[in-house]
Amino acid sequence: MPVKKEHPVRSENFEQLILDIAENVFLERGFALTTTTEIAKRVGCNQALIHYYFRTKDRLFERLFEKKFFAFMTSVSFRQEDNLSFKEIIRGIVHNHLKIISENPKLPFLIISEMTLNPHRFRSIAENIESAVKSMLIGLNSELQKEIMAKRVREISAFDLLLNILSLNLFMFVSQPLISYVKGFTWDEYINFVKQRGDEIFLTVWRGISLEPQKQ
Amino acid sequence: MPVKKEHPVRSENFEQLILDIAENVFLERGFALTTTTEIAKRVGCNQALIHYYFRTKDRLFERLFEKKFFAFMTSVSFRQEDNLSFKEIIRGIVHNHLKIISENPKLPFLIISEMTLNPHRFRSIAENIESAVKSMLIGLNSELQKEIMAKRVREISAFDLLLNILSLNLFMFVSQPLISYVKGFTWDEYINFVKQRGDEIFLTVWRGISLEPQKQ
DNA sequence: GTTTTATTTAATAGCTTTATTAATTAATGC
DNA sequence: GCATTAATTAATAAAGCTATTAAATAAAAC
Repeated sequence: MPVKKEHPVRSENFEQLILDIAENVFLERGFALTTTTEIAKRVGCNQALIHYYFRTKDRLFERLFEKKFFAFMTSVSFRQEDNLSFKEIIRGIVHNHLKIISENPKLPFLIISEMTLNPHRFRSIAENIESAVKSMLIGLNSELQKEIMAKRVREISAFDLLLNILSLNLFMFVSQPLISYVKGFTWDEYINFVKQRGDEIFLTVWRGISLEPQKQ
Repeated sequence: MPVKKEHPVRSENFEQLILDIAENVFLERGFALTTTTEIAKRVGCNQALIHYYFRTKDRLFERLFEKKFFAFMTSVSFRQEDNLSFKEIIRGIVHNHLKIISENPKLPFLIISEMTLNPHRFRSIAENIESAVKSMLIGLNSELQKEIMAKRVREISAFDLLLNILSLNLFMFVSQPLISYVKGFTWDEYINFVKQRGDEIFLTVWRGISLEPQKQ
């Protein structure tokens, strides 16, 4: 076992250590710019050891990416349970999504990046996950249709509504370097800005569909 | 001169040919995955010739990127002239921006990608362009404040309003592979979908700020 | 304790990529 | 036409990357 010898490092712990560190590197630099040499360096072991455990860079990446992609695709969720109003359901979706992505702020870039640069890999993974997203859309749509019927919400497809939420939320993360630059934000200031912006996003999404008179 | 010999290829024409082709490759694959070998192959010349004209891959990229970055940053523009209503100003901004980016659908990904992976280069370019964006924001803000004063629009910062528009518009392009996959779109179907979505985006942006009663 | 198995490393083969160099071909000036 | 300059190519050095191999070390089994 490399690096620390205090506790008996079992194979699976070490494998996990590599996975954790590799995840960070991939999130920072994407697949193409990440090298097994860099991963090994950060783990503190020989580069060959990365290949001993995962054989290829591709297999290592796919182990991580599939999990990450699933997390990304299921980051939009809503609770129908507590007989919340539709407004509160939407508020919950927006803020919950923002919170989950805030814990993985670099994930949106990685997803978009790999999706664009390696559509083949992406497609083979997407198949497994499609249904989770579609069932979420069906749930959202059934709530939405009730509201539209009751004339409390304007005509809009569940897909468009979802796109509104995803666009407004995710853009905050993929454009972080630009916004931070323009505003001169440190990382912490940026995170804080995202939090504030959550209210603004909810307001935009909700007013964008609501037919009820808005208190200004 | 390589490839076609029909017309006398002067140095500058050829330089431009390389630039045009390199632009496509960079837009498709980003800086890291683009090779001068691939560019030369598409141009139809020897790989060394790319270096003869531009010395390094980096210099070639920067020549293109600066222009592209400027186009990206100034893609949001608005005409104050024709004494349009604020609603029409916003509609114009949304649709015009969407139109310009539609002509460069791969540009948002390249910008975000390079911004994230090479913040150093990005910063050195951003400095020259910041003022253009800020003056646009000032113009928008002066119109916006008038509306807020008149209670026709709710309190919102010009920056948040701009973010709303950019988020909703640009997400359509960076998430194209995902949306096309989920919806089973061909490229043409996708472009068509973006067009339709323009109305939805304007509606969301406008209702998101307007205090006037909305016809449902 | 010795054998067997698992883990780790050093070394390196085999690619790919950028960039340079020296030689070749084409264009231009006189 | 001949000399000079520009454009183009083939060849390759240098560097970095992945993946493999063979040898060394540690752990486990008995």
